[in-house]
Amino acid sequence: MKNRAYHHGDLKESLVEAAKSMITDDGVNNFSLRKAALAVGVSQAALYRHFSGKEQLLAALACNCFLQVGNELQQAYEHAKDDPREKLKAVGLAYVIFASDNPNLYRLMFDASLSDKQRYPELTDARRQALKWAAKSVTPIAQARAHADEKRLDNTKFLLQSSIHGVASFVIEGLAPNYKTLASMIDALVDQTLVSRSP
Amino acid sequence: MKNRAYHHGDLKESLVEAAKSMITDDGVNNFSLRKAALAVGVSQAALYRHFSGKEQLLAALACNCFLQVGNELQQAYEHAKDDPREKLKAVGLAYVIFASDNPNLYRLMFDASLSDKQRYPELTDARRQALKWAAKSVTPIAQARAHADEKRLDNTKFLLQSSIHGVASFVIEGLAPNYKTLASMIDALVDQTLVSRSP
DNA sequence: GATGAATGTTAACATCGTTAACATAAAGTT
DNA sequence: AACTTTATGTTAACGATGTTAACATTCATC
Repeated sequence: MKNRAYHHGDLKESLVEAAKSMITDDGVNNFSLRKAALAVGVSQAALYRHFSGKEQLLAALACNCFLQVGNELQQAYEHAKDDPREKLKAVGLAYVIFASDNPNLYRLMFDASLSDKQRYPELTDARRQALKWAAKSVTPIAQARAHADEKRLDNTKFLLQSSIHGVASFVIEGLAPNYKTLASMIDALVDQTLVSRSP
Repeated sequence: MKNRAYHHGDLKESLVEAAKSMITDDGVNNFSLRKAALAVGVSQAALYRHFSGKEQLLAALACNCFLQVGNELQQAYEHAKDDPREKLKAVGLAYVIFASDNPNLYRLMFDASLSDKQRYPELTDARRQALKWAAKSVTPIAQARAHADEKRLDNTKFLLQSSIHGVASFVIEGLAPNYKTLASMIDALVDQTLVSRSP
């Protein structure tokens, strides 16, 4: 049996989880490496054996969050009825619900708390994996409009996805009007704004 | 003539401008009060005569930025052809151009740690003033869909505005596909996504 | 068991936001 | 003009933070 008094055993993941909990509660601005180390029961300098610095720890946390979001979007996608508009509604709702439930994590993931995203390719990759489901849910709607124009398809998919992202962003900033439920808001977004009828 | 060796004369505004320049270049994470004080040629503690702390200085800067954005949106609105869709395209483009030209300021303005309404009511006000033009440009399009349903009008306006916001956010995060110009992207957004045809 | 790599600790450093105590300029009062 | 008050700026310090260097302990491998 290992002596866990000195060697922690799973410090890297523990630090990420501690940071996740702390940032969920208090935001990234009130997060500090020292508090995280204290929470995990380790000295201030221990984390430098696993991360090159604060930014890389935050990047790892963002990866973790994108993994979570990816799973939630996937579940929403797969559990929705087999109808393009229903899929889009389900995924969009899951997206906004995550933001609404975890605004501080959402900001970490998309805001530039980690300035040089180019320096963290695994972060870019995790994001792409997560947004894959958003892309999937948006594709049939976009295809209906792009008419086999490959370039235009990409553009339309981008516009649909960023619309959902913007709604989530405004919701957590308190800029949304009072909807009865987030679901009714997403329904309206999809039915009245994103899914245009044929001209 | 005033002795400007001791009394600066316009320290408050100078600090905001210095912060604006520094954050524009290096982002809010690399900004420090001490560097700002140095840049303005004043001691570290001088700014506490004008701001209660760092947050309030950043809030004042965000106000300044919202003022700028408001002016740019207004100009775009007023210079556009007198057609709802053209107005919307012009304002949306101005919105995205500002974000694209000043990503670090854009993030500061919409970062929730500063949008704490209770603590900075003047910031909420500045934002509303700025977004007034976005709301204005969006209203006719939304009206065409809401059919005099007041509640639905607010909702539609919100969805249209947040779509533009989301596009701007994704653009500065490098998530947009390659458009020839931002203008062509906004044109596509408005023509293909936001302005739905009659069913 | 010896040895090197991995992992953790302690102590220090520079920077930062903030405050207290003090200094000077400007404005108001007589 | 002299005095007082208010506004504004300085110096010096405090505690917190990210980071690094030097040292200690455990693990893995021969």
